[in-house]
Amino acid sequence: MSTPDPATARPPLRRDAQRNRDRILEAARRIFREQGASAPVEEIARGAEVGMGTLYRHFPTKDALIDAIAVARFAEMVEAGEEAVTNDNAAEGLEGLLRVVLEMQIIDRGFRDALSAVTGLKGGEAIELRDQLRGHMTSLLRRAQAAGQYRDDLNGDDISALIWSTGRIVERAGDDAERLATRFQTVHLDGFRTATPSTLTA
Amino acid sequence: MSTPDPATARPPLRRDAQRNRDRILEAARRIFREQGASAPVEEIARGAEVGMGTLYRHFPTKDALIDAIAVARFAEMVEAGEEAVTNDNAAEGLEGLLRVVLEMQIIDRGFRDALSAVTGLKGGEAIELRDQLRGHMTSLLRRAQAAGQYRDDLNGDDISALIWSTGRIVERAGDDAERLATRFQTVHLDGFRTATPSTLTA
DNA sequence: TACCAAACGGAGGCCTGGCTCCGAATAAAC
DNA sequence: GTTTATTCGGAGCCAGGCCTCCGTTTGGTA
Repeated sequence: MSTPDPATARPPLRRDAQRNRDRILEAARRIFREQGASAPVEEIARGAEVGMGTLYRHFPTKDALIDAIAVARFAEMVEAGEEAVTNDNAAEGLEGLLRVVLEMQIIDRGFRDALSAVTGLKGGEAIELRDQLRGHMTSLLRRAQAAGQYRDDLNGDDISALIWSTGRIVERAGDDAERLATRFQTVHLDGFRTATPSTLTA
Repeated sequence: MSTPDPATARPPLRRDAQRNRDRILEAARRIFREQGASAPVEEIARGAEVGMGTLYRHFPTKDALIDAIAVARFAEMVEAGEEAVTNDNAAEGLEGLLRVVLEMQIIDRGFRDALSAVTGLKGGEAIELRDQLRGHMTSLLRRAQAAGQYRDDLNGDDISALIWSTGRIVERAGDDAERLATRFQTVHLDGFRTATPSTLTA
């Protein structure tokens, strides 16, 4: 995997090309973090002190650039997920992991957007990692249910819904997103714990 | 209020103008319901079989048109709110009301967008109605807390957050929005009921 | 019927944002 | 130092969407 496949291997980049590629990634990281995935591409080119043509030669499309940036963040989350599953207390592990993801959604608008993107990024590396993360969460959920910590009628979709909605809360909150989103997530997780689900369920 | 104020009173619309105004409103209702507030104005003009100029003479801005449509829906919701507050069981009243609002968010994309609009519609009539609705909900919440049905650390913002996030769930769900959003709302409301809030709250 | 204020309609202005094209500049090989 | 393939850069193209301008049409009235 890290061994260059001679069929795919490309000649090393020219020095200026490599330098520009790095500057583009650096600028994209910063600008997507601050402004989200809707930041204009031109802003990134300017931030990298590079022309549009240069940017588009390195990344053929805006989505490709977003994906390239998102991968690093998603990899961090997967790592956190791998650690979380080692927790003997499954509910604790899951809730800690959800907190890490929430924290990142607050810090990094680009991550929030990438995490929430239903469409786009199709077939990207980031999607694969996101699914791995989901896998870890689902496995924790199942264990928590088996241990009687969470009600039985929950599944992976309920976790996804929680993450998604928490992201939207952050989006709306501006300042004290931290407080509001944490509060929201906590209340919802209390709903997960309810021993006897509400009879109002349709 | 219904008596025409001579200072504000306008001469009655010419017959063609009145007809076109009605057609615009009708088309806008349909198209906003189906496509949401982001539907292009041109689509509405076409649907009403009217030129852009005509549309903009009747409604000076897209937001004004959205507001005009939203008012009717919001009024319905306020009415539902007035009925809900008569319920002796406050929690039941609130949850029924939330269900009505959710139902409307599923049926009408335009309503969902208007309800969720943080900015825009500034000073519009719709905003006033939305705040009335919030008032009813807050009063129900307080009563439910006094009756020991809901935990004490909740306030109107928690209701707003729930409505907002439910809307976002609907947005993402496509088909079976009904099922997913209902489920989500139910779980969250179970969190409202929790007697002893989670110790994981930061 | 003849007049004219009111209303009509849609082409076009303007802006934003993704993406492309191609002459100029330059790193690397000889 | 010359050559050449690679890379650079940014003006400009295109699409979508809000809104305006103004020549044309029409409803109401004398």
